[in-house]
Amino acid sequence: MAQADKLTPREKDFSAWYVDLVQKAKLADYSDVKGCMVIRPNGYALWENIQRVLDGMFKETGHKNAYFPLLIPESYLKKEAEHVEGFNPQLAVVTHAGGAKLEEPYVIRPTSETIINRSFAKWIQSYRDLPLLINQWANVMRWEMRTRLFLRTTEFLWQEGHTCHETEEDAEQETRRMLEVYRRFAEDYMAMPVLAGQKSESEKFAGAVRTYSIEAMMQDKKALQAGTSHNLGQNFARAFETMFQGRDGKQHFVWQTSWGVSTRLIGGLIMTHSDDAGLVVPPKLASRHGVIIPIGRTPEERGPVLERAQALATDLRKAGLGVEVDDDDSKSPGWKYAEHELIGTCMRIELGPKDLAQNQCVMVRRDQRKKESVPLADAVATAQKMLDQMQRDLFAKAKAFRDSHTFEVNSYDELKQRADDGFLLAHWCVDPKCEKQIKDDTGITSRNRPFDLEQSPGRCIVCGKDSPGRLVFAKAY
RNA sequence: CGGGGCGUAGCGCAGCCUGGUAGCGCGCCUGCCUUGGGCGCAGGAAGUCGGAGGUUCGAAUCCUCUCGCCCCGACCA
Repeated sequence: MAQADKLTPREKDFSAWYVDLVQKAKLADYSDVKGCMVIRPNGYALWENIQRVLDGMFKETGHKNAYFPLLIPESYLKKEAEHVEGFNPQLAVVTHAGGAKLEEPYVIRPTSETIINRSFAKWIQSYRDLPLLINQWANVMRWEMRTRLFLRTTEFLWQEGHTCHETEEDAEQETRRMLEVYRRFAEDYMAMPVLAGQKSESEKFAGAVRTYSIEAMMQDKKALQAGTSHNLGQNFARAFETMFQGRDGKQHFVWQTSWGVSTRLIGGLIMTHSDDAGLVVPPKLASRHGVIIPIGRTPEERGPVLERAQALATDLRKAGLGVEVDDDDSKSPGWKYAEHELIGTCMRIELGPKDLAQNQCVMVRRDQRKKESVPLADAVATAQKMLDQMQRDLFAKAKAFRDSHTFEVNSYDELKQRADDGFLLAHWCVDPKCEKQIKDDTGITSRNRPFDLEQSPGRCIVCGKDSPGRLVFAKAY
């Protein structure tokens, strides 16, 4: 039975490992609805922590939460040409309600630019109403051919920020500001290093002028788009006549942005840090920081051990850590070790009669799994130190992995050869045709043009024409 | 939509070819015993065999239709 609960090793089959982990760590289940998943308490707790932190960041940047309808009149979507073209194949449409065919079908929102603009157009009259900074936490639906738990499901949870500005510059600044919030969140909380940069024309959001993204590398060297931020220009403003009277007394269209991250982040979290024993969660996003596993053969041994364990748990909780005592005596300590490694408890504390005799306990960090004896008097301080260090180590490890799998490639042959090696930095002439050819030939796509990459002109890797700089190319989720 | 796979107890599967009392492992419940890396023993509960139709004395098994899900491709956060 020990074998039965083990995950498929990453080396053997990364995607089987991922599916095993998601289900066995009780993060999510398949549901009876095609393409839709059930997010279980363990998985939802991660989402709640992500929400809590991000929501705080949005409040700090002055955004306010609101909620708009799930159903959008079909005609709204059609108002912005590129937008409807981009989303049409992915729409679920409600045609009947109340026992009758609807006059006009509703689409289930794939994103909310259109219906939100309907409101914005009513709310905004003057430049004094700007900037308008709104965020919505919601579910959206995009019909997918192929689904993958957390990474791509037909229904998913996300936040979508929508803002209106007086000038083009303000909108651009907002787009970049929120991308930076995402970058900070990914790196500081998820311990997931990302490349922030600009998407190519063909990879940008349907209806945007410019799209920026943060891109992370998973342990299988594939890229995950972890967040996007769009400068919408006046595209939606024109379609919905979202206008304001400017300082010059004339009517102007507002300049807009939108930006979002989704439950996909949970998939990124898993594929960045977890191992063959199970889930690894960065302490800053964990609810379950520690578990104390009491050990004892007889009631005489167990009594004092349990008492000490409870006292220790109380101390750790006072220090702000999520800590439980696993006192279920129908399970052996070994079983509990394996179980807590599987579900991603950040650290475990073993406490038995031998430890009590020496006034110590044994602490084990989830990411390293090395036993360390710690005097009980230092337990709280040591636990905090270990968790801090774990947070830093996870980021450093992920960054080292990404950096050692990032390469400059200078010929098309080299790019083809290295297609599975990770992030490839290559010159590209900005012609979508060359980008398309790379995709058709190798299956890899352009991720973004990283801001932090020092750029110098060169020659397009496909056609040899002038290139303004390098893009990151990679196989992507 | 093309190719492949699978629907039998909560989960994982066997049984189907060659029709005849629906099984195994894990989990679950009860009791005992154990506890420093997924303990052991005994007893127990639990199944419209995805659905519909057909063949047959008799169908999980054979035939027809159908529904669903998963994997691989085209599309995508």
